Amino acid sequence: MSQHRHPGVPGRAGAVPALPDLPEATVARLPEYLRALHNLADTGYETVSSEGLSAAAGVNSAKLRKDLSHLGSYGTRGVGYDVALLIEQIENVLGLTQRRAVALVGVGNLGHALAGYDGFAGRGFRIAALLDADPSRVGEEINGLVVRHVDDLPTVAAEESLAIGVIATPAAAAQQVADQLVAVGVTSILNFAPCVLSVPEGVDVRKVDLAIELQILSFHEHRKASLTALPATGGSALTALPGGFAATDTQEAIGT
Amino acid sequence: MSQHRHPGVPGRAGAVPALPDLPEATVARLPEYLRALHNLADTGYETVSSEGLSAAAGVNSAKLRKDLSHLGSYGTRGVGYDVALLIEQIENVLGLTQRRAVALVGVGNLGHALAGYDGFAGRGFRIAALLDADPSRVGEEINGLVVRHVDDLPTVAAEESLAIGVIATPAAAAQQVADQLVAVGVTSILNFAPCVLSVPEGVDVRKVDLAIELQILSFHEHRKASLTALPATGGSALTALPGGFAATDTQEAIGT
DNA sequence: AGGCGCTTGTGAAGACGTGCACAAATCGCG
DNA sequence: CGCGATTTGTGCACGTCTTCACAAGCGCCT
Repeated sequence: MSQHRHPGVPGRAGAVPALPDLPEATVARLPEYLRALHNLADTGYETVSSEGLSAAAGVNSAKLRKDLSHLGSYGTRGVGYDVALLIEQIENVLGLTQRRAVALVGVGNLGHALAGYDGFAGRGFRIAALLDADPSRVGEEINGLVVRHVDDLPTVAAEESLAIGVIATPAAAAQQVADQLVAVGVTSILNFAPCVLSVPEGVDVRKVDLAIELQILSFHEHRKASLTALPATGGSALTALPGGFAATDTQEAIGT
Repeated sequence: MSQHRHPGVPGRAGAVPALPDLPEATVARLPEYLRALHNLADTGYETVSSEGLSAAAGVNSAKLRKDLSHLGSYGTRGVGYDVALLIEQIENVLGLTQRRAVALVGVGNLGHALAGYDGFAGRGFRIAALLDADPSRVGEEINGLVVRHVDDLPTVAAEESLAIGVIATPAAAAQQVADQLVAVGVTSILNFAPCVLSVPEGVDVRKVDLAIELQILSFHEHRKASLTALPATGGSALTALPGGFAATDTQEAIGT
């Protein structure tokens, strides 16, 4: 992500559609806000305060206000934010106005699950193609889509403009698939394979790894166990539970 | 995580097994190092330099050294790190020496895939139970395990000590399941449902959300498109590709 | 034994993210 | 019309994370 921005870049800045250059941490939270906003809209809310929205999204209210302030001033002091307007603005910034075509490579265990996931269509994405390297899987129909061979990628890419590639193959195949995706012009990859991908500059890769998440949890579990096993030396680590439950954030995410 | 550490806490410090109190960012990267180390070990490496390991894990070498220095000094200057020793130390810190029991709730599309995922057994975890609220799913056998009703959780927890709960239910059911998990003593939850969970203090929640990852990628895609549509005003955003490919990190995230 | 090249471990500086606390702005009511 | 209640937007301070650059340490070769 070597994206610099010169403080006072001259030229006709302002003619451009804003291009807000948001902090990465903010970008990572916007989808969460968006989901909370959709929930609120479905429940009939027309406006919402930063306090209310932040609670629904599980973050600090000051953080939420600062995040939203980066998109511009879409709130009204003393009132709150217009739900519909804010949804529109966030979708705008995230580029969800156009339905992006996703190519899913690897229709094994996980691939099947992803192909059946309705979160794709629900939020601005459309599975454009299912691909696999295993000839015995080619031709299979999943959720109305026929699995094609991964070597057909160029053909698929020619048929429609692929925006995002999802890799759900075994680790051994992932790098080769990534290369093929990059070769047909894909510049964003979501990698479910447990391995590091090498891609040229300008291509974004995000990784989702179940084992890593479990191991991080394991660490905290381990630490909690060590603490309770200890006599109460010093600070009250595990203080009495407060009356109400509080939404935790447990740092980002994924994220990284 | 409200974990303080008094600089010079007296008492019999040192009797305790170190309890390193690692930075969260470091913890999130350790599993990646661990995987890279296992790969190296399988390939016959006995030692590895920070440069080599960092390349395999897709991070900066200085970052890797600082991360490892938090665990103690397990490297040899002029030589590198002993692969086997480092694996042992990291597994130690992450608490992977004991095989932790995982309860998986929700055996729908995604739950099936997770139940069949071999990354569990591979790295210190064991699926102890499959649970679902749908009576028509109860009794089904997946991968050698029989699906039980989620209300049997207390019984399951009594049979063996559950360390981690994985929620793969629809969003509407997730909070209730989380409450049930917490009620039987689970203090670490991995949530695949697209919603925010409220849990008492002391319970860790990590979230994995496909739609969020896609939307983050969408943002970058959107931004790249805006940039290339622009004339070359100012900085060379998309510079010429360098000769070789470089491993990107794109933060974690999982977190990220 | 001594010197040389390589690699770790870390101090320091800077970038980034977070949260408090408050001024500015808006609405509703008397 | 003015006032108070409410809520946004943000300046500031603080903590965390990253990166550079280099001293300290280790092994090998002569």
